[in-house]
Amino acid sequence: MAVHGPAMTDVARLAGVSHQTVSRVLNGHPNVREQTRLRVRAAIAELGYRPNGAARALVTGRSQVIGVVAQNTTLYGPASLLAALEQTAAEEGFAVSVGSVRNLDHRSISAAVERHLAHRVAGIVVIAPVESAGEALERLPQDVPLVTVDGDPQRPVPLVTVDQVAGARAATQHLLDAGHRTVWHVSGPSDWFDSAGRIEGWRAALLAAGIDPPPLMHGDWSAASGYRCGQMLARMPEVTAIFTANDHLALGVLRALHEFGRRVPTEISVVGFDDVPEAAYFIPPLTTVRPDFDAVARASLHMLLTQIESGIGGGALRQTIAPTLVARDSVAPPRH
Amino acid sequence: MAVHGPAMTDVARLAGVSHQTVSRVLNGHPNVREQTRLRVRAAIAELGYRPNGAARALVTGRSQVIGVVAQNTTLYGPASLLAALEQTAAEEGFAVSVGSVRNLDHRSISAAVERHLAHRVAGIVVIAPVESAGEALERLPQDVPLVTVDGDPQRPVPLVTVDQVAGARAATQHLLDAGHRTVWHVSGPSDWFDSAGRIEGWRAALLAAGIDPPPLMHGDWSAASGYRCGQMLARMPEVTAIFTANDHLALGVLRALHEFGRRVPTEISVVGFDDVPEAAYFIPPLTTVRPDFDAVARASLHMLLTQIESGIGGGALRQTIAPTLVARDSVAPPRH
DNA sequence: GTGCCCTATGTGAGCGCTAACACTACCCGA
DNA sequence: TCGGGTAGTGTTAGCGCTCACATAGGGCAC
Repeated sequence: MAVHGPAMTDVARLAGVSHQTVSRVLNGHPNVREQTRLRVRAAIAELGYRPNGAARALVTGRSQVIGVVAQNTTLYGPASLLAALEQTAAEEGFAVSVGSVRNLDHRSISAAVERHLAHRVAGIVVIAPVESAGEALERLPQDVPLVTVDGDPQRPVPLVTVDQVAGARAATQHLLDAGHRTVWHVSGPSDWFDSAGRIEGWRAALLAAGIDPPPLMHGDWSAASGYRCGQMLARMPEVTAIFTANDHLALGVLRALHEFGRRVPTEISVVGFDDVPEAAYFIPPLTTVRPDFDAVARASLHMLLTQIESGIGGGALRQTIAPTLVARDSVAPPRH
Repeated sequence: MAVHGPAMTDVARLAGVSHQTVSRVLNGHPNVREQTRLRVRAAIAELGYRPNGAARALVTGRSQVIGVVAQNTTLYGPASLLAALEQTAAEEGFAVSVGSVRNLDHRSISAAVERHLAHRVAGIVVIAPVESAGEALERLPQDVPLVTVDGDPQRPVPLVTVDQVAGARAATQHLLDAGHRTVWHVSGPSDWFDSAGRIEGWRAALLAAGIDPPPLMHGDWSAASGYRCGQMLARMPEVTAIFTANDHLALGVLRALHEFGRRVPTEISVVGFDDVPEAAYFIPPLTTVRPDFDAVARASLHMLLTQIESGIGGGALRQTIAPTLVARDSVAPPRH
């Protein structure tokens, strides 16, 4: 169907050089006379020549493509990460191939990775925030450049991650600093490392202040589960401060509190996590923790490129990006 | 670095056949004895053989990859579309390569398409909701299977789109049915076709009811702009019903109304568009219009595959997916 | 001038696969 | 008995590129 475009030999013929010289120009090889280079460039432009990535990939054994394995790219975090990754990769001359996956279990991840390997991607980024993903990664071929994002801190796999613990500690501390006696926590799904880290940070901040952490409320990232937890918290008069594991949970909590007539922040303060673009327009505007997705993307891509260029095992194995607290109107001192 | 895995000839040797027979097994060619097929399969499994997509792409002139060009994959609509597209493509054995783009102008789109073409993608899906994208598409190579999503209904390019007009008409009609005299509209950015379609539907519903449409409020999809428009609308006592071009605008409007003490839905009714997962947890739960992103993805991929398989020009050129109204609590009859 | 290195370029092989065709059995009807 | 299909398999030739090497022409030291 598609008429095949010009190949390197066509360019070479037009420029009056060998195909190899064209290749050299294309790959920025130094030993080419300036005049020749210009002639080749002109021929390329004239013919509208476009190098064939497949042929290059065949001979070099690797394409200029990075595979990304992610679960739910509709969620704000993963979507932002994916977008940032794609931007950064494009700047480095790499394309990004997504392989999203319904479940982050061993089989699904392996399958997604296999699909990427079939296309001979240069490297793989796995957004693997879940326990079960970890084991899949250990069984993967050892010779493929691979970086995990938000993965298991315990595993010996290159990892870039948002400092969940620090973020959660900051959020909790912010509430304590406002004068609250204790802080309740609505968590994300228990198998996510993000959840675990945020729980840990919350707990650490309380313990550091000599406070015994109150019972944990389990959510699943969704506003719906935040709402359910909020309905319980709203009926407990002793609750004055809530830290939720993400902004959508916070939205659900806010809605429940509103229904029960508990005013935010005068009666109850709330802090979220993620800083979704709408967080500033919740009722009231939500104080939250903002992870730097761009920085995570840059760091993980950089780590991957290091592996690609200098062999597996080169470069850092672990990098942590600190999030920042964004103070808005959902926090106030408790009434006495 | 990466040790090259086994090639087709290795499998062939182990199975005691020629590489061509292996190829036939891999591609489901009929004329292979069942026994041979099993032997080859066993050899493939034993060696952990994985076909080399680059080699195949080189010889067939096309890889099993579909390129997607999109602008802001962080927005809910595009993100959902991308995810659905990826799912559907995976089921058909295609990988998806994203090429996101900062601006949807001529140059950026062309560049993104070029990048995809360099990798010899089988086809391209352009999520091109913006005016300026249209011209870029016309200058593209004619021999590449291409489908646009949410693009310009005027252009002679294969197009799958959500029926924005019908959705907006339904939303507006829903408010009129509740007894409102008129409906105000907060629109999206004026260069998006989605915006244009939603404005058109809103206007059509009003005109059909013999109502002169009130002035349009221009937003930009963000909650922030919804908030600004909401601040104006909140001060106008005659406003009793608002239809916003998406849910985030609605969130901003709700917040503004809340600040001005205008109650929703008792004083003012609000309807959004998109049905983001959190919409049910706004204060109050938002009545909105839900586009079927999965259906859009399926339709566009199907259209693309038809082109790929049966040549450009085969199959339908235009498909429209009807959205559905989701009624929640943000609509009530006006007070008299 | 001879030998040597350095730069600029060309030549040939081959990456792993598919497409086209060649070939071998074997079966069937005339 | 033989031509001619048909199923199953092998052989060969590239796809467009990069890599390793070969080659040619200077410049420079001796």
